[in-house]
Amino acid sequence: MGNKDTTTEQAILNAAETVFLSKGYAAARTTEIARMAGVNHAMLHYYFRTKENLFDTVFDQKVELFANSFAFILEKNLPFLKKIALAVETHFDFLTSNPQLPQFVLGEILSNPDRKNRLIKALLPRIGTIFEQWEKEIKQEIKKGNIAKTTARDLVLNIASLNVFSVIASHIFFDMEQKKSQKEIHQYFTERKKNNVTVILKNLQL
Amino acid sequence: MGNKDTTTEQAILNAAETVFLSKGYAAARTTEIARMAGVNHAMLHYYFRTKENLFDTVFDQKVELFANSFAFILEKNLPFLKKIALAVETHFDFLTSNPQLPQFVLGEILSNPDRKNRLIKALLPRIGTIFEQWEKEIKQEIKKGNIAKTTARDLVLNIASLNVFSVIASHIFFDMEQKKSQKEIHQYFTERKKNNVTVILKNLQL
DNA sequence: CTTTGTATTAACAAAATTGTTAAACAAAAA
DNA sequence: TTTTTGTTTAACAATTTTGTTAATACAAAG
Repeated sequence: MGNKDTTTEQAILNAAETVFLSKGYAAARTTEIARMAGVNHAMLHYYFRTKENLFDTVFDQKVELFANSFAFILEKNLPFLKKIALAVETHFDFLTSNPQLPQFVLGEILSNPDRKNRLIKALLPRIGTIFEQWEKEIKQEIKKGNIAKTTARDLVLNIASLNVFSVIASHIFFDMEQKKSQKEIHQYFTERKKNNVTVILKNLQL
Repeated sequence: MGNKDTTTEQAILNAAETVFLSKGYAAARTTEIARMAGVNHAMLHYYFRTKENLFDTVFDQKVELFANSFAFILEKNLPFLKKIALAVETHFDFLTSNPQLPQFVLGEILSNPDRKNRLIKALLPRIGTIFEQWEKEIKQEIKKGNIAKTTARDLVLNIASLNVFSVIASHIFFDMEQKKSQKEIHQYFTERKKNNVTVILKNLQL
């Protein structure tokens, strides 16, 4: 055979990603995925055996992406507050580029303990590292009298709260697919991004 | 007929609420609901005709509850900042008393445009009123030089972000049903509530 | 005590959904 | 060319899930 524009397996994966991300596992239909991929639905079972298998392939990748977005990088050679501001913005931009991600991941762990554990497993090492790194810097800055008293956990949770909810709320206020609302959406995101940075920085002020 | 401890219809509704809230519409099974209610599963169709009908009964009630939680009440006869602090706390307490609510409501609107519209329809009048009321007071306070420049929308979104995400995150970090983690959960909520109030107030400081 | 309407049950039907298989097919290897 | 290997298809099977119905019980009204 060789390589078509996209291989059958890849076409199925792409379609699966689209369908699972927009409907979630339980509401997704394997036949719809196959139809969208333009292949006989037996192929789906040929390559992935079960719906759950196919889902896990997508889910694990998305969990990885989601968890990784919380591994905020603190740029060296920047004043502390600039670092934080940059981290907030980077995280915000990532989420707006992947607007379905939070609802998808958080929705799937709702009832399924196994998926929840997979998220935790992906999340803990990242957050753990962040907490340790930040905690050190934060304590120094507090001691130097540069910022108000806080903890790495609260700071990370605050950033996550503001950024994640900003994209979730956008789904309520706008029709994300609609071409004509793109301008409004863009403006909303611009304003929210600015707001979130401000809130985080102000909270660190003495 | 007579009235048992709970009528059949009510037993079904109670079970439906439990199952739908924990699994969502698509993953829920009508037979499971019937079993949990302790009735023959034909009764479910007898009283509610379809799964969707039953779901809508639950969903609409929960949407009402969720939407209403954003109709923050500003207590008269309190300084502005005290009002805001109280609103944040009240909202936070409501959410921790209904910890499954946000994920349930937000999860269900993910793919279903009709449900999304029902949420918006419930949300708009509340939020609209709030925006108007708050906007006035906020403008006054800004003019008086009491608070920093902001908008009602940003303020409401910030409160919603911090509070909603606090309960969503609790599902990741803790096993909410587990008896033994109750103490940790309580402490987490106490800390988060305090943090959220602080963040909101600090952001209003000049 | 008969009638009437509602509630309940078990068994069944219909539909939807996932998963399987045997046979056809195509490409590469021998 | 023939064989072999992996891919694809259509048809089918199995299961799950929702929904229906006919028979029955049962209480209240007349």
